[in-house]
Amino acid sequence: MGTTQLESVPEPKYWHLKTVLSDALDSEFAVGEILPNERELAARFGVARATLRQALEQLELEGRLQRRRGVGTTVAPPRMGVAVGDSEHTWPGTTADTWQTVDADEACAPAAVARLLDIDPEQSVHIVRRTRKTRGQPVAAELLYVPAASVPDLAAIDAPAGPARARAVLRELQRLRLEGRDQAVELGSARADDAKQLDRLPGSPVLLVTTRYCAQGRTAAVSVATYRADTCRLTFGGTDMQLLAG
Amino acid sequence: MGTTQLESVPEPKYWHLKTVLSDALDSEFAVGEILPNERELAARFGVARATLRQALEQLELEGRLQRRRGVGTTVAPPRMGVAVGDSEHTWPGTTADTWQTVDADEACAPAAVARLLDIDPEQSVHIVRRTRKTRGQPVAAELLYVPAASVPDLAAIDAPAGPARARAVLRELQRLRLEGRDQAVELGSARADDAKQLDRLPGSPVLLVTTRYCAQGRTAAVSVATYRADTCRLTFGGTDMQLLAG
DNA sequence: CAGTGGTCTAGACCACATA
DNA sequence: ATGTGGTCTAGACCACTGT
Repeated sequence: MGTTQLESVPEPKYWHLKTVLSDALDSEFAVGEILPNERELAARFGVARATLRQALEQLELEGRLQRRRGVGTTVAPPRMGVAVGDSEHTWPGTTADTWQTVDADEACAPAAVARLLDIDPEQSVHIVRRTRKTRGQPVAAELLYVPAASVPDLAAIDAPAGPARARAVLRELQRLRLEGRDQAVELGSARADDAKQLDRLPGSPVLLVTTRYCAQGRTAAVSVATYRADTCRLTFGGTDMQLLAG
Repeated sequence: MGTTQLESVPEPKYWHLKTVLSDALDSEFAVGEILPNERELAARFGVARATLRQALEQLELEGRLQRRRGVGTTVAPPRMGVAVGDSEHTWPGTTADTWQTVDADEACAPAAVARLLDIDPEQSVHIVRRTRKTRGQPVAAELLYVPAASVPDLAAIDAPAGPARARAVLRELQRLRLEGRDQAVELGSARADDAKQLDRLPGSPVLLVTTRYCAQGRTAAVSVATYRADTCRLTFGGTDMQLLAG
């Protein structure tokens, strides 16, 4: 008897669930609206809560949902376009409108950063912390690594570690002529301290943007910026960003 | 009695597990080496398999591990640097070294793409499929959307839908003078068909790169490329990419 | 075939936010 | 105090890959 292949490729439940929920979000929910809680949704779809959660996690990863412990699950607004690759030739600190300097101190750079800076991993560098906000929401936390050699005129202790020191480092850095810049984007998970600044749980998916600033034929500074992957779409270059930056 | 705060912030098990495993990967394992299976690892650390899996998932997200069903979990090599934002002024198809044209047909573009192209969502466009390989490994799957208006000299059916048609569309596109380009990067999850091309499971985290090509004051084409987030670090611009592209 | 990772269940308890 | 999402368990079965 010719058995026709039924369900030869059974789709996982959570995958099917995800598409069902996704369609429902498009048609039946408004941005900001809160969904029924997980236990009720699981019951309504006849699956275990863990399975339902697997679907919700995917939708959150795609920026469709926002979940907050103790509060609930809400429909997320479309991702914000965040300019990252514009103004090819500016030092950090030049465009202060979106970035906010937090503080600075001196410590060793991580091995990967030391390699980019081409310095001894044991050597301590200036580390400037900054935060980026867009429309009131924190979107990125940045660590800017500046070797002492890049800011020779900075009196070592002319300001105590803190905001004043941070501004001094940025000011000195801007006296160099910027010769070029390159960037890389990769997926990461938020470290505990970054997570706190971004108002997310540790381990949340983030986009890591590594920027290398070149001057005097050397790498003068390296920045590692941690962007919330759920709420941000990083935009690069171009003359006219209106459409993508919406 | 002054109770000193012990464990006032109990770290989740999977988080602690992740750091332990991460350190072990650095010190005790070589790239490509296979780890003990999940059941044994869970037993060894005294946790449920689900908890162990949560730690492994994070490490895979960060590109430290590679897991394949039926095979096992192996230590992943460092991420590949994949140039995405170089050659600011080239049409797709010009640099054929890494991209491989698959085929083409005609269909409606997704709503988001139609908006970028500034065309009626019902209008059908050319869709060219391409694949990108680096060091033998598939790293990206691309859909290139080209409205008929951008390639007016293309005889509609001068080639049947397929590779020949794809090459014809690219050839015609390159006759236009490219005036600019902008790009955006965001996190997504692999659609079923992309997942197959990328040799991953559906839903795997991917980096979506949306490129808008401008010519004659209009958006002449839009490309949506799906990059494997686990194996790729996307690199942008700059004069000298050696260090970051390693 | 045996062994692997992937999916799913039905429960339990915890941390957090809010009223 | 209540209700939310986050963590964790101990099992089960499935899909896939190799031999």
